[in-house]
Amino acid sequence: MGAVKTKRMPRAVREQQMLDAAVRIFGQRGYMAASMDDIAELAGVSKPLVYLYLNSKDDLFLAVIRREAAALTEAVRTAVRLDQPADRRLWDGLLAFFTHTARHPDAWSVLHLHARTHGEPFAAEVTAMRAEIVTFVTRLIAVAAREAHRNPDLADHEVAGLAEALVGAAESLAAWANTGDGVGARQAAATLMNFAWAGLGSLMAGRAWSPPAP
Amino acid sequence: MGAVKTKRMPRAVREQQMLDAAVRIFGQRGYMAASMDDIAELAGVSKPLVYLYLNSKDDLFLAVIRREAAALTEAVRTAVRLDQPADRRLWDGLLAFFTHTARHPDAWSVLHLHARTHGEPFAAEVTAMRAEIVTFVTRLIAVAAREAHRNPDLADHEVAGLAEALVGAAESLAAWANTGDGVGARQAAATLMNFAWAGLGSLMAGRAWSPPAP
Amino acid sequence: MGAVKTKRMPRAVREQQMLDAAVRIFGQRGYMAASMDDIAELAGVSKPLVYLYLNSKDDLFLAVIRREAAALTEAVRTAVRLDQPADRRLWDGLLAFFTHTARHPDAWSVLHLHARTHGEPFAAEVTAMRAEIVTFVTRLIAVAAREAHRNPDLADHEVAGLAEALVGAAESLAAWANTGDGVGARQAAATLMNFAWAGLGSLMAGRAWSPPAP
Amino acid sequence: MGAVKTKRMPRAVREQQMLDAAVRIFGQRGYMAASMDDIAELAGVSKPLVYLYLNSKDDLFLAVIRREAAALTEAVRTAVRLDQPADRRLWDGLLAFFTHTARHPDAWSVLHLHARTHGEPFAAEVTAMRAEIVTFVTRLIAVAAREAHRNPDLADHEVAGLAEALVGAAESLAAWANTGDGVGARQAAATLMNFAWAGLGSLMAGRAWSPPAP
DNA sequence: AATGAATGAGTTTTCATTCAT
DNA sequence: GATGAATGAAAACTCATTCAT
Repeated sequence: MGAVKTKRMPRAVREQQMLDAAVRIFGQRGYMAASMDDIAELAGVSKPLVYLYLNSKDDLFLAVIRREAAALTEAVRTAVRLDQPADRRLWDGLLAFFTHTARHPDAWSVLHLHARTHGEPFAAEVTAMRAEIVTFVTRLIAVAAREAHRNPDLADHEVAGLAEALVGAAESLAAWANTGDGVGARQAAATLMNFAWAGLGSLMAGRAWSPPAP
Repeated sequence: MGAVKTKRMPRAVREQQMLDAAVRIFGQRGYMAASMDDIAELAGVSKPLVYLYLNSKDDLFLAVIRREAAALTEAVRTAVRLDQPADRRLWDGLLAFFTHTARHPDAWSVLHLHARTHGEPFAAEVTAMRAEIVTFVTRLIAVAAREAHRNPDLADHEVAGLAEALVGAAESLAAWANTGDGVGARQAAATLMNFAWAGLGSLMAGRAWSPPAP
Repeated sequence: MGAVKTKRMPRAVREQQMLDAAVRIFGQRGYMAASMDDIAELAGVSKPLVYLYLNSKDDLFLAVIRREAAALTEAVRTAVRLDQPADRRLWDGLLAFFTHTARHPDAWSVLHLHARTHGEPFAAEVTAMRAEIVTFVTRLIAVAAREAHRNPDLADHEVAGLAEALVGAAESLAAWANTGDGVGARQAAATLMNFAWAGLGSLMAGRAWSPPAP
Repeated sequence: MGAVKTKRMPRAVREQQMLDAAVRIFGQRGYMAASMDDIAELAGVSKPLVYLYLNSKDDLFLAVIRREAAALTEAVRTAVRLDQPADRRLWDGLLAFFTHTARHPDAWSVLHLHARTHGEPFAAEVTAMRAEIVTFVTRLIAVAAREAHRNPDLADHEVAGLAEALVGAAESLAAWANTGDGVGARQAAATLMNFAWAGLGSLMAGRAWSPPAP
């Protein structure tokens, strides 16, 4: 299953092989349960080489997180075209997100589950990625609100709340979308688009639900 | 912080102390990184006693999951009073959920992060709890729809979709509600109530967003 | 399986129950693999009581060895009647030996396997029992030689050699006799009687095989 | 006494050192009482290396049994020269057996005591070795009977009985031969040769001892 | 560019044994 | 006469990490 054992590859290539192996092992077993032995074996190299190129288990984990976080944001970014209306941009982004996470489940495991589970140098990396996405979504919603309803005066924190909930739901639904029984990326994206639009509509209509006194 | 080292306690008491300690250690470090040594020390007992009462690390983890899952569902259940209108019941449930997770962050970590991350005997327990909550929310929403809009003919799967997204968002937001900078349980609950009400409104109005052709 | 849990037995009775349990556990698992927990449970008492009556694992093991060694030699001794001719006495002794070991396989395991396997306070006890039996057999053979062949001038060390080999073979054959497929005590005893008689015959006839020069 | 701590040996060499150490520790203490720590220390390496090369305590024990069983049968096999008469061959085999067991008492302990005491994967290995030796002896005796007495019509099962008892006695006498007080391999072998010859003689003469009615 | 050899420190788990009642 | 509560010490096994080549 591991990369074919080819000798004397240039460093850059070997490093990617190691990261590939690490994504799989970390994603499937988690940080603690993953062993450097297994990663080296799956990568088709000896353990000292892994250490030579990637220094330590922590550094390797961090490298994996960074590579996969970049890949995910990149996938979303390139899916969104500026010349499209805001709702279409949000749709394209969501679809790209669910498609990417479905195609790279181990990477998504690492980012969503294991990196956050494992304390500080790592969680921060994912938090940054998440913040980037939340900001992106927040802006899209604001723009969409203006385009669709010609009503620009939504309170920032209300939009932010919607974005936060939307992203949170998306994260939760990524797993659900992958269950294999016909859910899939498109359906997950459609579900979320409807919620986004519904949330937006009620926000603009002032139909908010008001909590009872404490 | 560890329990005061008191000698010769009855078994039932000691067991709870051990579970308390285990929740903290498991919640903060995860299953793999948690060591039985640390749990025993925090509980103020020797390791053999932990094994005598709780058998193994796996059994201990399971006991923790069960106790905390029961506590969480219990907290939600007792917060909801049957003599209230459905929207109030949903609000009370959400508030109880966010309050409980905020008050027991380690327990929430165990349930939401670590138990699901750690494979089969454990994940199933949480899945069961989640299913119970999703069912509960689904019913509430259906009732609320009838009460508020006198329109009983919403498709079941649409309501279920709303409930699923709502619970998913709630799970993600539990962490966000705890960030300490003024978010809090009430605000998280309010955000989600609006989400729910908006979704309900657009669902009933048939204002769904339709995805572009693939 | 263990003794029925009856309360407040006189000490002597309880002690025998403990020894009974210990024989089974030691015999089936060996000294090291046997746990005081298991013995106490099988005996139907609490562990502290075992310690109160028998002091320590070592002492318990020793007590078992002594009781069972005594039982075995006693069985052989009472089977042999002084008013019989020597060959009959040897036969009766062998038969008693094989019958007893077949009826008490755990006890025989303890004596033959585990006690010898486990170093000094224990091995000595069995060595003593064995010496007693070898002496007994040696005398019988000498007497039998005189009776049967009227030739008293056999070298002591030759008779001793025969006895040693005979007892050794008996020990080896005790296991073989218990294989269940029709071997049984009588057949083992018969096989050995023949060897004893054959050895005796050749000894007396001077038909010894002489080894080549080293 | 432990192997001198030399660094960076090729794997094959280290493995033999580990097996050497294991033979000593297992032989003197038995399987359960032997600790991997002690074996590693005696071998002059760290415990992880023992596990790296030999996997587990069970595997190590099995490797020891196999190596020593092979060594013992090999010693007997090479001692026996086909151009010799059968009685000489039997003598040479017995002598080799007692010499080898005397020279490698720990190995003999492992094979005779501990391996058989310790249940199934292990006992089978020794049973196989024993069967090989019994067959070998059976054949030798049959040939010897023909050569020495020109009487080929001995019942197979009688010869087999003689062989069985002979090997059983040999096993028991291996310990006795090592007591140091002048017994030694030659004397043990001589005793058994006489036994064999006597048995053979009485077998051929039909001088069996007949047991009394039950 | 790459690896076979090696280990310190830690993990879960078990056990004989005692104390207080 | 009897036990529930408790532990020190050690066992098997694993792992991230380095050294010498």
